[in-house]
Amino acid sequence: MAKQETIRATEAELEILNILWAGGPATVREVHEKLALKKDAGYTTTLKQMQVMLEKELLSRTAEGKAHIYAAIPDKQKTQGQIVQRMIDSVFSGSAMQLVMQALGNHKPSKAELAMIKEYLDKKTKK
Amino acid sequence: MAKQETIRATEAELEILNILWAGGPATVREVHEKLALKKDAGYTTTLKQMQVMLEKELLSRTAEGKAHIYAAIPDKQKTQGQIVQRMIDSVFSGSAMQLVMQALGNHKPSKAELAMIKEYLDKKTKK
DNA sequence: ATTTGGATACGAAACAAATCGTACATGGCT
DNA sequence: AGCCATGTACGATTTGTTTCGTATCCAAAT
Repeated sequence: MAKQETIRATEAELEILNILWAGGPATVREVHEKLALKKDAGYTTTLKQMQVMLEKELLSRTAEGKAHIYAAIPDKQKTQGQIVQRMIDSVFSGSAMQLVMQALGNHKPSKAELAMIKEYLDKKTKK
Repeated sequence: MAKQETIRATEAELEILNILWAGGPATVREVHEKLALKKDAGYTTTLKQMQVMLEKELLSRTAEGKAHIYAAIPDKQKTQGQIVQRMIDSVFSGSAMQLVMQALGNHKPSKAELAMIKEYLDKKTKK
């Protein structure tokens, strides 16, 4: 199995990755506009951020006229998995279950959601 | 209801909080020794860390002879909840279920763990 | 009284992340 | 050609975190 790169995205970088994961490749301006809905920073800040991410190989880009189009490189699932793992280690002393309990307890899941999890667990325990 | 302070513990701070949550109030030396099992840093580093945390009101302390005994101020459950919430917002676009699934899918929980979660869900759905 | 071991206090350096100002490039109008 | 709008490049600053060296304090043993 290929060696698993450890992705070290900061919170701000994660926000950008999320936008690209959700909407597909985009220009800096597009990303910046979506970002501006949640937080408030200058355009060049977002630009710089994305340039740094390019450097770190979190993003790739292609030229399109005078602008650049950026795309997320890391896989969404895999990245989320790593972050969850890191949180489990550092916040829950290695117990994934505690994290799950915390998330469930906090969030008051709907009946449908609970059913979904149960079904998932059933499948898993049967195997 | 009192306004909920947003606790902003860094990763290193969290490690210390975890030790204090697990073992109760302790001296710098005690904390440092437990910390040293996992990572490797000087004593004064841990000391300074804890002093900063005192400053930030993450820790309190009382004098005991010539040493100080430190205790965690923030509540464990609440803090964990906030961190999980932040992760749900920033990494999972607000979906707690996605986080749960990710954690379960990733971690291959043991039978005992699965049983425990199921029991928890049962209790929850019955109510 | 002096030494010594274990403790705290404090400041500064080494890093890292985020923000932004300013300069420069380029395509499209006029 | 010259101007303007919209881009990118890049350096510098600010802010926060982590690490650690050195000074100092104090109680107990000698």
